[in-house]
Amino acid sequence: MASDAPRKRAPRGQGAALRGEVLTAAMDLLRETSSEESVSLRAVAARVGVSVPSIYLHFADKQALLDAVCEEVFEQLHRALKEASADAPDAFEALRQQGMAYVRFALANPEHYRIVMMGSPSGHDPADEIASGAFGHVLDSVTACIGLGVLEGDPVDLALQLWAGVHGIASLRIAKPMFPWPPLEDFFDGTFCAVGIGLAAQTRIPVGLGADEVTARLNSLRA
Amino acid sequence: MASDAPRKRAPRGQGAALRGEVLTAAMDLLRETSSEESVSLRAVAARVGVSVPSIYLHFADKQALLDAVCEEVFEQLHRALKEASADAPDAFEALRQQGMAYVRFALANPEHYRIVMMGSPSGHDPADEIASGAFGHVLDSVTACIGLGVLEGDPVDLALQLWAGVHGIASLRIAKPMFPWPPLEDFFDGTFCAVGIGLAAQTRIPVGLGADEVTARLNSLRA
DNA sequence: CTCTGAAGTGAACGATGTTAAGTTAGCGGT
DNA sequence: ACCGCTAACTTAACATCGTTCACTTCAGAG
Repeated sequence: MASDAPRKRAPRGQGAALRGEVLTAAMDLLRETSSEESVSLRAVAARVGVSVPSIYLHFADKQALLDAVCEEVFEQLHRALKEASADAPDAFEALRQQGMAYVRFALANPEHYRIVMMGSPSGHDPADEIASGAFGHVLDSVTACIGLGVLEGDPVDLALQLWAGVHGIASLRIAKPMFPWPPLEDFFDGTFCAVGIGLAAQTRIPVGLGADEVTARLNSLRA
Repeated sequence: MASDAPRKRAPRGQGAALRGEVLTAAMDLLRETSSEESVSLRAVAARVGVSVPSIYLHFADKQALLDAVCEEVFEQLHRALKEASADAPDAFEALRQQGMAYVRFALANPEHYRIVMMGSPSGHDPADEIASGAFGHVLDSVTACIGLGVLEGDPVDLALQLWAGVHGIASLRIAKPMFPWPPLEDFFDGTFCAVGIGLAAQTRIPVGLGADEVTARLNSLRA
């Protein structure tokens, strides 16, 4: 599959065409191998049929290329989250559907998700912008839920908690796939409802309560 | 800081002494730089005052060295989780203290946590064993909670949900530290109580309920 | 003192990201 | 038709990395 096509030079004004070819080659490579480190500049260059330094004509370094790849792919998440909240009958359902779309996307694009959301925080600003975008969706839906009266409290805090929840599901399943995970949708819905209910309850179990009291309080919630 | 001490050769039976020196050098380097990639074999060897291939006398490859480092550090997590559940007055409190100890450990050792819990799942068995150990603690405490009557259901499922929850908090704060995170302990306790309450409630919000019905159900839970 | 085997080295290989300097060729101008 | 400019690309090299192989050194039993 290592194409030996030498690729014709682009015409005069079309130098930017190479950028697209490099980008799609890198995207394909990352999708095929699902491994960041096997997306080497040499592998990308070979697939495009071009020499390695040509990549530097359009991307500052390897990180910039990977960022561009992830940005492209996360565009799908952006769309999925928008659709999910658009199609939902109410704000709570919107939140649920967004959460589901989020974990589905993460598990469908595990290596992309890993690069953007589970990588070292050192510099690497574009990843943070992508993350901010995703967080923004959650924040909007949480705000809508507060407006609807189904949630109460600081929207940013609530959104961070929900985001941490869905991210926990997604990232742990990506990193530890051999654990006995239940089917994704059911597992997500269970956690989502639990967190939703728990956040709506707007109360905490104080420390130092006796075991009996804790049990009694929690039992009183049972359906 | 690149030690130029040539290090004396170990006496006859003490070849294994080098293993320890390499291990602590790697641990120090990882802690100091908080960056996996700057722990190169050459840097480790230089710090010990030994040549690079000597490392291979005691570690199969770089991954094995990093695994050993993480295993060593995660021993602290093991102890912290054991203490947390030992000191707690009841099973629910044990679970809470374990969760708190877990996120505290993760944020105190971010790069170690990243390597073990947020890395690519490819091979790398030792990381999975470490993860299994941590999961085992959660599972034990969940089982105790079920025995105490404060939780109900499949212990493995419940433990996975709780684990995903604490991992979500820890890993997202590690990967995206510039988000407006509230103070750790308070944030954790909020999420923990929410999840605890939600799981104890043992019910789900069905899809297709109207917004009013959802609001009414959740409102009925408020303190 | 010798000689053996444990303890450690030197030099090299192939792969990687990155840079500097050079080459090729599309295309408007004459 | 042919210049010549410059956009588009290449060749060659560098530094660094993990890893391997053949080689050396030296502590200490005999």
